[in-house]
Amino acid sequence: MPADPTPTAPGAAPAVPDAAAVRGAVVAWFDVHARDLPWRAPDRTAWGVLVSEVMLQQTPVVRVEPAWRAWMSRWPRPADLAAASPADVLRAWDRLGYPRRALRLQECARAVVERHGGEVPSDEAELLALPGIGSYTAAAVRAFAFGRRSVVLDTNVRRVLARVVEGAALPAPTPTVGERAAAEALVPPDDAGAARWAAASMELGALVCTARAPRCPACPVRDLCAWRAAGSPADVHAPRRRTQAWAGTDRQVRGRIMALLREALEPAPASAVAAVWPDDAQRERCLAGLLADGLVERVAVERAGDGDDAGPRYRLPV
DNA sequence: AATACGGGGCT
DNA sequence: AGCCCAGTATT
Repeated sequence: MPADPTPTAPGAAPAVPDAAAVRGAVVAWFDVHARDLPWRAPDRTAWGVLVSEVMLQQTPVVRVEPAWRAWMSRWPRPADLAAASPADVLRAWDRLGYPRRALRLQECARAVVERHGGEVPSDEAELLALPGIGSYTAAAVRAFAFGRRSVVLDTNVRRVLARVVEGAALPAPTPTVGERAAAEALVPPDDAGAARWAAASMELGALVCTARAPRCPACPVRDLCAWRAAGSPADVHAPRRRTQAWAGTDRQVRGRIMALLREALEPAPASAVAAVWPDDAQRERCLAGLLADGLVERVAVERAGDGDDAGPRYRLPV
């Protein structure tokens, strides 16, 4: 006999078989298996948590960890980052990817200084209003930096819920209203419990309930999992759009130009930029995009006819 | 709802 | 070669 006889409204998200059992098992597992990450250390700051969350937007933990340590050592407080040169910020960001995040993180630091006296706010709406902070990061900072209740729904949690609750191999490409309601229903009512659940459910998705080869035998909720009960069926969603090949894309070209300018000691002449990509039209398009994004700066030409390198020069924004 | 946006490691 | 990674902003 089912443990939960509560009737489900038509169209509502499927009820969790036993929310308390799921939460208890996952949190207990987390108490034993949580990774020892620096942004979880007792001496972490709210700013450190925010920095880690921005770095972790689409960049794996293993690559973020050393970058985060160096970054926090150099710019421990929002005011420190706010006062830095964007060029230094972009160089420190190095190859974490999506360098616009670095620019936004600095804008965020400046906004924290100007709007909040240099202290990271704990209010969700105020967090959401900061540059580079979206719904996930706002919820994560609230939970992990301030221990407050929030619905943290990242790719890991979405996958765990898709499997345990819905019995699907993978979540839908974009979150649905019902999915958010199901996530909300699983979050404990109290601040401490909710924050613990957020960290634990994310960790389970990262270490056990992984996208590729889930380690179901090691899972604390293997006997409560709807997906496993159904025989671990394959993904039912339409095949993802064929991912754009990396070679030859604007993203690759932009990345090469940024790599060139990160390493350049002086503003680079157009000939140096041309050397990183042969297709003139594509290179110019990408350069224009980087200028528009504020990732690259054009330096005024001081004198004409200065040999082969006459013409505009480019550098990271000062 | 779709797209653009880095970069690297794994299968 | 394709997939995945603690997403966000813009169209």
